[in-house]
Formats: sequence, C-alpha cells, structure tokens
Amino acid sequence: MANAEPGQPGTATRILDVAERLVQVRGYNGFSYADVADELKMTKAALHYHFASKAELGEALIERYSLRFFEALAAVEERTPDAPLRLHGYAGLYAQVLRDHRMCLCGMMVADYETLSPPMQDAVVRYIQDNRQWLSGVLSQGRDVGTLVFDGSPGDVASMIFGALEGAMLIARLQGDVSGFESSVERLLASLLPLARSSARSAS
Amino acid sequence: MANAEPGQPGTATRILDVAERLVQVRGYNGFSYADVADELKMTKAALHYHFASKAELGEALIERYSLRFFEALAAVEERTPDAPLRLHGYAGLYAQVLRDHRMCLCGMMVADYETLSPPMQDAVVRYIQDNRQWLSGVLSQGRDVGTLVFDGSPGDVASMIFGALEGAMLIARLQGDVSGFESSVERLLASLLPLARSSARSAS
DNA sequence: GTCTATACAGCGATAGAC
DNA sequence: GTCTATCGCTGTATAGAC
Repeated sequence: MANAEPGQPGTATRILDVAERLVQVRGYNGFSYADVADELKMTKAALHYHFASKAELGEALIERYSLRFFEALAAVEERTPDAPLRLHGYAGLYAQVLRDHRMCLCGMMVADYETLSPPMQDAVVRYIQDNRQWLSGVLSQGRDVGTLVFDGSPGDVASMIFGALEGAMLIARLQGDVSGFESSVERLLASLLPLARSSARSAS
Repeated sequence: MANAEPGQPGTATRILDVAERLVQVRGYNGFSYADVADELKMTKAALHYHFASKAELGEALIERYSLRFFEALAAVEERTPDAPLRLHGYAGLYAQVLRDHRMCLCGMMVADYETLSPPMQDAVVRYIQDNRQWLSGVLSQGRDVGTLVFDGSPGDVASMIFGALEGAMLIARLQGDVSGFESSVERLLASLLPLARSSARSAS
C-alpha cells in the first residue's frame, strides 16, 4: 500500500505482471500458478504466500487493471475536453493493449465469467459498468455541445461502443496487427460525428 | 455420416450437444470430459471411444457449429434478397444463441485461441473468414442497389460488424436478457441504412 | 459401445524447515 | 519471504473385460 510505482517492483507486483499477461493471452482458465512460478523462477508455494488462492490473485488482477485503466482515462480527459477526441483517446488505450498482443484483461474474464469466483464476477461487472458510465458521460457532453450526434440514450450507445471495442479486440488479436482494430474503431466513432455519411476522415 | 438429424440422436451427437453447451457457457478450458460424462451418465472412457482426444472433440464442435450456422444463413438468404433484411437475419441467428444464455461457440474459442490445438485454431479462423466473406457479399450487393450506404471496403465493414456482434454477445450475456444485444445490433445496422441520421427505426 | 480400473501429469493448496 | 515436500483432487488418456 505504501508503494505506487517504486524503482524495483516488489514480488507481488512481478507476480501480477506475469499473471496479467498470461490471462490476457491464454485466459483465466488457461494459466496456472506453475506457469507464473516458472517464469519468475520461484516456487508455487512462494506465490501462495503473496496470493493465497488463484481467485484472490484474480481479484487483484482485475482491481489493478481497472485502477490503471481509469487513471489512464483521467489523463485522456485532461488532454482534451472535446468529446470525439476523448472517445478517440479511450479507444487508443485499448489499441495500446492490443499492440502488446494482448486482449483486454476484463474481456478475457468476461468470457470465463461463469467459472469465476463471485468476488471476481463482481469486479468484472463493476469494470464494465464503469466503462459504460464514462462513455455515457462523454456521449452526453458531446451531444449537448453538438460535437456528437446519435439517437437514443447515451447509455445504449455506450454499451454498443464498449461491446464493439471488446469484440474488435478479440478478433483483431488473431491477425497480429492492430490495423483491423483501428479501422473498426474509426468507422464506429465516425458514425457518431455530425456530417456523417460522406468520407469519414476525422481525428488525427 | 449417414444420419443428418435422425429421430433419436446417436451417442456422438449427444456428446456434442452437451460439450457444445459447456463450451458456450464456460469456455473450452472451463469444461472437462468428466462434466460431459456425468451429464450423460456415461464414463469418461466411453467418451474417448467417440472422440479420442479433447482436441478432436473440439474440432468436431467447431465443424458442426460452423456447418449448422451457414445452413441457417442459407435459409436467411432464401427468405429475402434484401441486403438490410439479410443483415437483420444474420444478427437474428446470434440473438437466438444468446436467448439460450450461450455465447457464440467460436467467439468463446477465439478467447481461448492461444491454448487450442493447431487444427482447432485453423477451424476457428475459417469460421471467422467465412462470416466476413458472407457479410462482405451482402454489403457489396446492398451498396450496389443502394439499400446500404457506407464508406470503404465491404471487407472492412464486415470485420467491424462481426467483431461488434461477438463483443455485444459477450457483454450481453452478463445481463441475462438479449435486449441489450438487440439494441446494439439495431443501432449498428441502422448506421448502414440510407437516410441514417434521424430516428433509427427500421426493419420489423 | 460401454464398462472398470488405472496410469500419469497437472492442478491448487498446505505444512514446516530455513 | 522462499524453499522442499507432499497432499488430495482433477485432468486427459489408455488397457482390457464384457
């Protein structure tokens, strides 16, 4: 609790780093304590000292991922008050994940949802709700000032965007490059711009 | 091979039925031969008689799912030559899956992609390509006759639609009802209609 | 075609020494 | 905080009787 991002990462952090990548690549049910231990040249027992159970490790993974993600989102908000640019920045965070050949951690967890512990399930649901809420806020704001145009409730559009983004990540990962993802996202966001229906070049 | 849909399903079919549902709900790494055997009141050994390995069972699952899906798609094509209605029918197939509280089988397999056998990976990739190709065809046709309007290549739009659909399924499954999925799909398809940018009520 | 029985590796998890 | 050692269980898979 006393260290946010120290010079040398502590053991718990290194465990989380490895486990996070494994979940993002192989899924929650596709990795084991042994995988993490081997990579860190530790024993499984040592891992259990830091995270008593796999479910606790899973909770910590979602918590940290969510925290970092919304910190990065706050930075996006600081960079620009423009709603379309904020959406672009939002998508950019996911593009960055994909560039690392990873799927969104919580997107993976959603796929494995039925096999997760109740606390993990709750954490995943919270992450999704928070995403929707953030998107809803940006959408409302953009519509209010006329930089975004859409029918229906901001919440519905937010759900659509979030789902489309997760799905685009899932699929784009198979092709090894992010261009497919970026193309889909650009198309999606362009449909929210005024003057849509023509050539859809927009944000930088 | 001699029976397509007989009166009493054979053992292999019953195994596939149970395993299919388990994959769609829990993921490929979230179920075991024991789960299937218990449900069918058989032994694991009996399962191995029909499907020598889990990977072979997995291949058979993807093959059958893909076959059935594109048969259903052919039926959609027979019902209407109208591109927007065909897209609506396409999405309806996935809505039906969701109504059963299941995720798309191949969507689940995509999440577990890195842990699949090479033949399973190939089968999943083929399913996605076939989806894209079908969508591309409908999109081209619709654009040619003016019932659909979009920028860029049909292939890019097809990828976007497919990804968005899979993502919407993944997320909608958590909420227990299909209304969120249908809302997202309707919004997505509406953006391809001429006259978009107004109230987006369309197909029945 | 299904069974019993079993092999054998891997899993998450614990005990106790250091 | 990490180790060795091990437990109990589940995983996929096989041998051989019926």
